[in-house]
Amino acid sequence: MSTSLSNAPYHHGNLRHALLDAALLMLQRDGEAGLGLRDLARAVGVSPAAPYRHFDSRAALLEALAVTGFQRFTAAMNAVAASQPPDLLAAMGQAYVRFALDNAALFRLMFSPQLKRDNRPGLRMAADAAFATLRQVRDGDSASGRIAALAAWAKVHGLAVLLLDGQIALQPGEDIEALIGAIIGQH
Amino acid sequence: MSTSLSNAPYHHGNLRHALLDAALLMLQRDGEAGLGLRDLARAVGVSPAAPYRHFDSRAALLEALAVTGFQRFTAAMNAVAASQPPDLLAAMGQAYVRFALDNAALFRLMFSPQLKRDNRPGLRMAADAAFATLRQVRDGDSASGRIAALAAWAKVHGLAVLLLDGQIALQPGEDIEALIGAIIGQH
DNA sequence: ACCTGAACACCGTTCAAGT
DNA sequence: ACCTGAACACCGTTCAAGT
Repeated sequence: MSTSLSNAPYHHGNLRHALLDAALLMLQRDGEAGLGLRDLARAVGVSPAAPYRHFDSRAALLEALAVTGFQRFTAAMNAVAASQPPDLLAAMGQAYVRFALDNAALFRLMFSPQLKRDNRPGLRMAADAAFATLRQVRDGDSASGRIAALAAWAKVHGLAVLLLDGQIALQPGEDIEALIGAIIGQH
Repeated sequence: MSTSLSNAPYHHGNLRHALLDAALLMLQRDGEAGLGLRDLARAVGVSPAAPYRHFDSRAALLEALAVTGFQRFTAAMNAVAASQPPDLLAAMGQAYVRFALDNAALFRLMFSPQLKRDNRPGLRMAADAAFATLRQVRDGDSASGRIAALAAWAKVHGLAVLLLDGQIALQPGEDIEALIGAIIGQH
């Protein structure tokens, strides 16, 4: 809310940060489609051309946002692993889904087809780093370990996406955390 | 390819169909973001305002496209169930993922956050119908049946989405159908 | 080095007017 | 009833010019 009032000169590299901060707010409020570069410039109090000193295009801005999303996601995953919970897999699954629900628009952007990972090595690296911790939980060396890890990943990711889309209906009085736990418990 | 050459008068309700057909082609070629209403009108050989006689907005056109996607998906699922395969759950899972991979852009549109199902009863109904068959496989009446059904659904849907996004890497020489089967087999 | 102002080539959408 | 032509209010992006 203070971003739109600031008229200080952005001459020390802070415009990039100010743009990313404001963009995250706009993303959470209006979704990816509602995140306009001109709106963003307006919100930060700068001319429509100014963002182009810091981002090549709107897509590049979105990519930077998605990369920070993966970094936060990585941190959340590592924090769970570091806390050494009794059931690591279940705890990471819970954290995975919770992150998606708590950061809906950002999570969707991280997996948006608009940002093709093929042409964006920075995004691919950030995504790979995020899933590295997840892979270690069950992976091991055996082939069956790999399949089990992929199956667990797919289940948790699918659960996150379906909940995000409102496809899974909660039963009256049902706790969402409990539902997540029950579904993850179904090995 | 013949669509752009037609200059016949669209005066008998065929413009709506022509628009949807051309839109599906554009969607598959350029993705949702590349599907412009003016481009579409150009491709069909009609003025920029003409589509508005048949669709309230670009979003309404996308919704109609998504609804046909769910209808095709429903048909594919019902076909599998009707063929009475030995392992119904595995067969439906295979068909689910195969549909996603064979109709990537359409599948993404069906689950696009751009189309909020809350405000679009037609889309919600089409989606519910599509998943009804899937639910019957494992659902039953018991609470554990519901959880098992949701877990299977989440796993298959997550697998489809992660494959679509290129997040799951195939090992050298690995067959994708076999991978799908192995992951679905992990109950 | 970083930002402004004005422009370019587009959009989606509306509306009078044509047939 | 269905479509056209022209317009409106926007976009993302570029580029000369300012400081």
